[in-house]
Amino acid sequence: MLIKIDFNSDEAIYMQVRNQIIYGVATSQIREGDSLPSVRQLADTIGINMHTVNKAYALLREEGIIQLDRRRGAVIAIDVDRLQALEDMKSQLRVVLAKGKCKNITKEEVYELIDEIFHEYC
Amino acid sequence: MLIKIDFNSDEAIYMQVRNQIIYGVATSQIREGDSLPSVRQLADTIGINMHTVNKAYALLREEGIIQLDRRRGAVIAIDVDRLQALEDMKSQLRVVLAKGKCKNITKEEVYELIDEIFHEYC
DNA sequence: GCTGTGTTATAATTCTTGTATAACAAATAC
DNA sequence: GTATTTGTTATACAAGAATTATAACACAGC
Repeated sequence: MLIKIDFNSDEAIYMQVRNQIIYGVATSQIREGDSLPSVRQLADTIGINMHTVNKAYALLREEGIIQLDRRRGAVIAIDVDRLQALEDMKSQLRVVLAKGKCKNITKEEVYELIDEIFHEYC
Repeated sequence: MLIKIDFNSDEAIYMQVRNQIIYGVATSQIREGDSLPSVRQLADTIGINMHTVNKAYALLREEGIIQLDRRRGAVIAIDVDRLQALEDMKSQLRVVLAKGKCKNITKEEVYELIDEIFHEYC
């Protein structure tokens, strides 16, 4: 799984790493039980500092996406707290949809976008 | 329209202001043509610096939500660039839904959340 | 013993955020 | 006219976040 960083983005590097790993899991490029590269290895591959990767991994652990183990490194291990996940998603959607509402984007158009994105999860 | 800032939030103040104004437009608490308080006035009301409000307003202008006019101040004026708006929303949704997918949230559950949020737009 | 894990500590640098003053040009109110 | 109110811009400063850089630690595997 390839991770590509846009250094001109206004999004923090560790956030880009985090997002791409989550997207990788969602699209089944990485699966439960798979190992991620070690913090040093991934940092080296991308060309960033170890601590930046460590921050991304720490966030992913906090979000219940991976487990960190001194033996096996970082392993995909989803901790499904549905209520929390739904609540998180709702507050995030509220911001995204509000702007869409301002731009006269209808519920049906949002549905369509959702369908398109879910189609990416093969 | 009341704007409330959580100073303990990890979300930047200018972002909270921006989000609440967008939510206000989405929920018709403010409408096209309405004036927002001046940067100084709003800053004074909230108890923050003028420049922080200015940053929120500048962002809202860049996003095509308001127009800034020396005569009338900040006025709600939606510039509907549908293609841009849909594209923006899609890339934001991609991040939000990916995490949901990791947590086994189904498309139908997302639909339900969308419905609930659109219900807030009376 | 050596290497590779995550983890922690410390420091320096750069960027962002927020505050504080100040001034400017254009429009409005009187 | 004068005074006030707009957004706008410039500058400086402080605080915090993000990133880099070194270094060391504890644990597991070989």
